[in-house]
Amino acid sequence: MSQESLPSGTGPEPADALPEYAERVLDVADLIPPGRVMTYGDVAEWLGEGGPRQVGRVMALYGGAVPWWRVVRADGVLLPGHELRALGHYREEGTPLKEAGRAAEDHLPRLDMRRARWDGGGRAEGHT
DNA sequence: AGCGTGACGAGTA
DNA sequence: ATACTCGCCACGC
Repeated sequence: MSQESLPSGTGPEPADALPEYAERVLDVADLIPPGRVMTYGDVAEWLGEGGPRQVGRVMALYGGAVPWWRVVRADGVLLPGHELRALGHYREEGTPLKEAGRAAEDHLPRLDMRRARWDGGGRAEGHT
């Protein structure tokens, strides 16, 4: 413990350690209660850093470690490639969904962001 | 060093 | 309602 003149070790950083920002994002995602969702933009704003795209990237890379289906797009569209998987979770948690219109192509419902959106517990959530 | 990328978001046509 | 554009910022190469 005397020679800390490491060639490249500016600090303890195991290869399995996630980027700090990513770790924060995952932490927030894990805070979202069942039956509610948070948008990428909201997570970013809640963190006070990064943007919706950064949150999305983190979820794409490490989302498997958290309830990824609770982090959604602002428009309420189900995650492409995982629609049915996410839909199963929403129905299981009772997340407010909005039935699709007459468009036969999109028979899949979308999230009712008006009711499903969670503010992160920072303030009183929208009552009735 | 810099550049391109993206599970986005809001605005415009 | 859809299609397209621009801006956003962390991260890998």
